[in-house]
Order: sequence, then structure tokens, then C-alpha cells
Amino acid sequence: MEASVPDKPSVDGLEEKWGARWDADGTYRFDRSKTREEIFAIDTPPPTVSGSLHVGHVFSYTQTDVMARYQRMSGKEVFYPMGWDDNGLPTERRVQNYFGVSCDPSVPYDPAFDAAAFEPDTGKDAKPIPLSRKNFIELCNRLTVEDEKAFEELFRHLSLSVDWEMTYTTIGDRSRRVSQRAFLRLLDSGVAYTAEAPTMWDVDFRTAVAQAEIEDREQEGLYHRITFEREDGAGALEIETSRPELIPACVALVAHPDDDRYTKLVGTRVFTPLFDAPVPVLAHELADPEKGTGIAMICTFGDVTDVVWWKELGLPARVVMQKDGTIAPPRWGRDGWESRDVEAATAAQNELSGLYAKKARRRIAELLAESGDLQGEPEQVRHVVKFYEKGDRPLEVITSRQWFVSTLRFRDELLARGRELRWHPPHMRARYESWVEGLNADWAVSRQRFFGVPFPVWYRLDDQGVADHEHPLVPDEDRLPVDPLTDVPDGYTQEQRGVPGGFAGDPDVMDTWATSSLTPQIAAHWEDDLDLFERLFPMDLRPQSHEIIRTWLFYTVLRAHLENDSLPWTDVAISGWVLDPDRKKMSKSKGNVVTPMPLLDQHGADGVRYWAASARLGVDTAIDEQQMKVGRRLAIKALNVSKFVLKMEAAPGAVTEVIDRSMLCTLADVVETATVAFENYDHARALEIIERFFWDFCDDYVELVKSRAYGSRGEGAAGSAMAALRMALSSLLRMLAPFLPYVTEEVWSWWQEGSVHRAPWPSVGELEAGAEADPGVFASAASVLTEVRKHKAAQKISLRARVERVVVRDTPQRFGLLEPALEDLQEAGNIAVIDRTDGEDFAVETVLAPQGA
RNA sequence: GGGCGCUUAGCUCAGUGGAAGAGCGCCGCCCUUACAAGGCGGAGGUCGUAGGUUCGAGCCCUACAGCGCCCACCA
Repeated sequence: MEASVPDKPSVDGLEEKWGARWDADGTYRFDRSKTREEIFAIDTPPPTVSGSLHVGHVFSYTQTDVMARYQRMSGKEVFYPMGWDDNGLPTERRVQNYFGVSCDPSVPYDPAFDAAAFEPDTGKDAKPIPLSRKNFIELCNRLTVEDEKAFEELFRHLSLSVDWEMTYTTIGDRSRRVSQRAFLRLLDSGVAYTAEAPTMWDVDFRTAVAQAEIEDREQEGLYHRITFEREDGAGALEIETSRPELIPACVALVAHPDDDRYTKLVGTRVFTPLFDAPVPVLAHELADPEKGTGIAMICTFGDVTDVVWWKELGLPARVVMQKDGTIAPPRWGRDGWESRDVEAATAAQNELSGLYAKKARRRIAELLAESGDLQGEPEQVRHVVKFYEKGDRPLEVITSRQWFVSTLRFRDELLARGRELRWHPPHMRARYESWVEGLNADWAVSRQRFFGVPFPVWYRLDDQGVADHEHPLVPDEDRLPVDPLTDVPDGYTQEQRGVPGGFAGDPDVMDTWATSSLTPQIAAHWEDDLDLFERLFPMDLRPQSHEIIRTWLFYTVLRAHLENDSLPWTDVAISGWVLDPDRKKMSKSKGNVVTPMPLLDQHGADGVRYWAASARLGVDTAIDEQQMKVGRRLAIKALNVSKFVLKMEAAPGAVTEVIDRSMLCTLADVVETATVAFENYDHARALEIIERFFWDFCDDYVELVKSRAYGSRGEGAAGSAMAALRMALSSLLRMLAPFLPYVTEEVWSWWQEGSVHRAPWPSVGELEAGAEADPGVFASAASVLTEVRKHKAAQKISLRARVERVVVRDTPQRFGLLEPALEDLQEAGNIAVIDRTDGEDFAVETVLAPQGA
């Protein structure tokens, strides 16, 4: 084979050159004619495009790409799509900030609004411009298209081997159709249901949130010790609360049934301070005698325990917290708001009405102090408070109508699915299990937001204009996707929208996870292309990071279980996080987020990929530019050694020399071990093994056979070296290709047809010239060479310096291994004579020739 | 509070019961007919602590400590 090797090869510019070629040649194009067994399908994580580019994207996506490339070379047709997660709150916020607008559903749609030409108002005092939902969404679509371009550019530069003709967006038609279809089927089977129920609520975003999106944050708080007057006139009861502003919502006190201090009070009544509302003292197991005074105030609603008590004890609701986070106006004396002193209660609540929780808390503390119901000074404490993960104010429990998807009743089945799934690394399953075991609520799946997938349902309005939520009107599946706010249910006309006797569209959108949890179905064209779906589903691999096990992974397992009665994939690979160089988690608020493009520019995509691929799955990894430099150096080394091997002119012949066969035998072992590592999803181990051998090959083997390959011992001996060198180089380039796609492709192109990324993964079979050989020959020759080098280094002389005599002390058996390599060794070390003495311990004595001779 | 993981060289990390490893950093040497933006070599470790199992433990068991994360924790 004629090699065409440049004189001065360089790793610079390879990204542009090969990126364009792969695109033009369709190197990574998916061939859908393959069968399920021939395909390796990846459920690629759709990145949130409205976030900024983050070095974490480079890290985890590289790890997946390495596996994709290995599978492709192993003969699998790799289904490797890319999705963009543009749906949801991050985009809404970004659009609001970027364009200076807000979404106001009460604003009518403006057909003349030109989203493409809209200019943000950058004035300092600019007020947000209110837009209709539809116009707002037009702006969302415009911005996400721009964001997606930036992501695609990064991923292409990084050389993700995705098929760029198979992209989807989570707000696109296909995602909306799949989400709505899956929802309708859950509705039909009763798994999805609507209910008016207390739900965790973010008062700033004014939407319900699900358990999975809640996080605990530790906060400063104040314990207020409050007295409740006993109805029997026997003094007062004391309770402790961090939320005194909810005293008007208090509907009972509760103590543990076994708590002797309170058992005889159970069944009696007390009066709330300030509001004088009579409330019963009750008993319940969940009351903790250790906390506070051992008796707690049940409010509607201060936290989720209140909801449990309220439900299980059959208590009335007296809601004072409004959806906007302020205290409601009083209704004492009406609507079941019973008080001994309606006037005083009304006056007290008027002091709080309209205030946010925090201010109301301070105000009521003053009122309680004045009335003498506050005992002592409030005590400062640190306690945990539930927040929406994207929110800034504590969540409230607010009663509202929401859509739910049952999860609790599937707990055991979902645990079984988790055990069926192969986890990499295996211990990550514990996080899934602890999440599933800790589920305490069905999935609240509706959001009172704008940029999301609408619920495909309408409600009949009765004569009074009241919606019938229990019997929603649904579209036929072939109408999907629909927007119930613009589309009309079958049998109705647009004029009937919102009028008594007519209909109303559901105004909510789905939780973004309700779409993301269907990425396998979306990517595989579920129900749209049955032929394709059956070739892809269930998929092979879900790569993702560990912090979204309870969301993305859990919900995806749930949806596939419900829709397809199967796992969505057989294997999950959990990547770690990228930490900053001080091993701190990167976050926008800390300002330590590293953007990837400068790293790619400085160290090359191959260098950055090397760093990412060196990290094992599940291990959080500090960003390490030193490792990227090492990767770049490896790429340069690959370039140079390839140039050297391919420029040598001797014709490859039969591999006859023992040391050549020995090296190939060692290589065959590397191939085998690296293959096993990949099959176990251990790309880092594979890289380590391959790289180790690559350096041995360069430093020892090439040095040992160099002279012979130049012809020092005739054509046959040269031909053996040339053949072995080229075989090894071919295998090594292919094994490095998943990690260093650019440099390996460049070198491959000098002497091989086609792309290295479509070349077959090396096999032991193709190295059969090394079969039956003893790897000890190469190894012992290399170790003697190392000893001679060591001696020369110690004598501070050139490695080329002549050696008069080398005496190897070893057993006869082991020296026998060295014998076939003696001539190569002499030439490589510039050694005149090699002798042997007997000895158990291997040692090498080097006698230098008089220097300067 | 429950769980998972980690703790090995200055740093980042491999190490699968049988002679403590790699890369980087550091130090020294070498312009060697692929590579000086390179190469060759060297120094550097009480394997977190304390017990135990074993002929033998960095590895298995128990307890403890520190760090990180997951889950729970709003009186």
C-alpha cells in the first residue's frame, strides 16, 4: 500500500478538515435498514440549550461518544441522535431577560408581531413588555434556534459522532405529539388524573412543582413559643412554631397518642391566639414528642405533614396563603372561619393581609408580643426549608387543581425495573432505590407556565360557565399535537370557547420532565414509525449524570414501564460532575464555571477528549488542563510515530522474527483486555491499557527494530519488522480512534482507505502472526534496553554512545527469551557484545566503550 | 438520622488476596537519522485510624474518623 505521508505533520487544523469530511461523507449516518440486534441505540441526553455552554457538556458527552465509536467499530450500527431541551422554564427566563418581555396570557395575540425582527429594549429603566402567550412562544422559538446552533457547533468541534440529521427538540412537533399521546393513554388507563389537592407551590413562578424538583436548603429561622388558651379554663397550652403567620390557618393541635403530657387533653378544645378560633386537640403518630413542646399546630397548610394530618384526621381547610405568596384577607365569621371574637380576629388578620410570609411573620410576632401570647424572645435556629430547585423563596403548600401521574402505586414494580437495569457503576442504583422508596406523592405534572407542551384536553362548561374537570374532552390521536387554547374540540366551534354551555381549553403545560421522560420514544419515532421504533426500542444505553437519577432516569423508567411494559434501555452509564481545579462543584452563582471553547482551542479536541475519557464513570473529576496537554502530546506522538513507520521504505514481508511475533502477541493481549473493558463500559480502563502499550511500542519496540527495518540485516528481517510495525500501528490507531478521533483519522488517511471510524475494531485474529509467541521476548529485550539507557543516563552521556559490553545476569530459561532479540538489542543500544552470567536476580552490567572513539 | 462513595507519592488517580503502581509536577541527563511544544532516566509512599480473618491484606470483615454526594428531616 502506498503511503502518502506529509513531511511536517501537525495536529493543528484537523478539526476543520475532518469535521467537514465526516459531514460530507456521512461517516456517522445511521443506517435504518439494520435489525435490532445489529444496532446500538443511545438515548442521548438533550442538553438544556438555554443554559450556557459548560465544560460539563464536553466531559460527559465525550464519555458517551467514546462508547459510541467503540460500538460502531465493533460492527454495530450506532443510533446516536441529538436532542435539544428547549422546553420549559429556563427558556422562559432567558427570553424574559434577553428581550425584556414577560408573558401575560391575558394579552390578546398580536398577529402583526414580528418575532424575527424584535429588538430587545436595552434601556436601563425599561419595563418588561407584556406579550401574549403565543407571541411569547414565538420569541422562545427564535432564541432556542440560536442557542441550539451554539451547542451544535461545540459538539461538532468536539467530534461527537452523532448523526446530525437526527435531531429533535423537546418543544418540537414530534415531542409534543409523543408527550400528548402518552398523556392521553395514561388518562385513558386512569394513571393520569386531575385533582384539586394541596400541592407544593412556588409563589414567584406561580406554579405547582413536583417532589422531584424540590430541594432542601438550610435557613435561619425563629422558633416562637405561643400560648393557646384552653377551653376548660385550666390555663394555656404552649406550642412552638417557625411559622406564626399561619396561626389564622390553624385548625387543630396534635400530640403523639402515647405522650402522657397531653393524652388527657386529646378531645378538648383550645383557642388560637389573636384569632380566638376554637380548634381541637388531637392525637396522631406523626407528632414527635421530642420536637418543640411535643404538641404541634396543624395549619392548612404549613408543610406536607400538615397535609397528612389534615387528610387523616378529617380536618376542615382554612386557607390564608394565596398563590402569589401573600396572606389572604380575613373571612372570620363566614365560610366556616369560626371565632369567639370575629371583630378582633378580623382586625388581626387585616394587619397581615397582603404581606408576604416573611413580613407577616415579623408583624404577627409583634402582635403576639403585645397580646402576651408570645413567651419570651423567639429563638434563632437553623432549619431546613423546601425550595423549588430553581426558586428563590420557600415553597408553600397551596390547594389547586393539577394533573397527576400515579407513581406511588407502582413503587414495587419500579424498584424491580431498577434491579433489571444494568448500572455503570453499579452502586448508583442505590440512589434510584432510595428515591423510589422515599416517594411520598404522585407526580404533579401540570405547570402554570407558558413555554411547554399543553395538556391536550378541553372541559365542557355548564350553564353557569363552570368547567367539568372530571370528564375532559380529548382529541383523536391523529390530531396531535394540539393546543387547546387555539384548537377546538371535536363537535364545537371557536365561538363556543369560554361561554356557558361551550368549552374551555386546559391552560396548563406539562412539567418539562413529562416530555424528557419520553426521549427514547421521541427519538425512536414511537407510533409514528413503527418499523423504526422496533429497530431501536428498548435502547441499549442511557448516559446521564447522577444528580438527575431521581428525575430523568426515574421518570423515563416510569414512562417506559407504563407505555411499553419494558425498560427503556438495558444499560445506564452515570457520569460524574466536572469540578473546578479546587474540586468544588461548578455553579453559576460561584462564578467558577469554565466554558469549553477556549479549552478546545488551546488543547485541541483530541486533548480535551483525552482528559474527559481518562475519568471513570461516576467519578467526579476536577478540570485538569495538564491532562489535556498530555492528551495533546499523545496525539502528536501518534502523528510522529506513524510518520516514521510509514516513511520507511522496506517492503513488509512475512513476520518471521521472534521479537516481532512477541510484540504482536503482547498487542493481541492488549486488544483482548481493552475490548473486555469496553464491553464493561469501562472506557477509562481501555484507554489506560491502550495508551500503556502505545508508549511501550514507541519507546521500546520501534527503537529495537529501527535498524533492522532500515535493512541492517537484510530484506527478510526488514520485511518482518515492517509488517509487524504496520500491523501494530494499524491496531493502535484503531484502538485510539474512539478517544482521539481527529489525529487517528488524519494518520489513517495517509495509508488506508475509508474512515478509521468505520474500520473494524482490532481482533486477536488479525494478529495471528503473534499467536503462540512468547510475550516475554519483547518484554525482556525492552527491560535490558531500559537498563542500558539507565546506565548511560547515570553516566550523563548520550543514549547513542557506544557500549563495549553488556552482561546480563539471569537464569538460563529467562535468558533464553532474550536470545532471539540480541541482535536488535545490540543495534538499538549500540552494544558491541552481550554476555550472560547465571543468577537468580535479573541485573544488567554495562561497560561503556571509550568515548570519543 | 438512613444510605452510597471516597481516603494509596507534592497533585490527579489505577491497583481484581500473592514482590506498592501510572501520569503530571519536581530533579538530572540527552540536540539520538519520527518527535526539543521532544526523548531518556531518577528521587519520592507507615496505602485514613484501630482491631480481626488469613500462611499472606492496599484489597476481605468489624468499629471509628474525615471528605463528598443521595435520601429523610419546616412544630
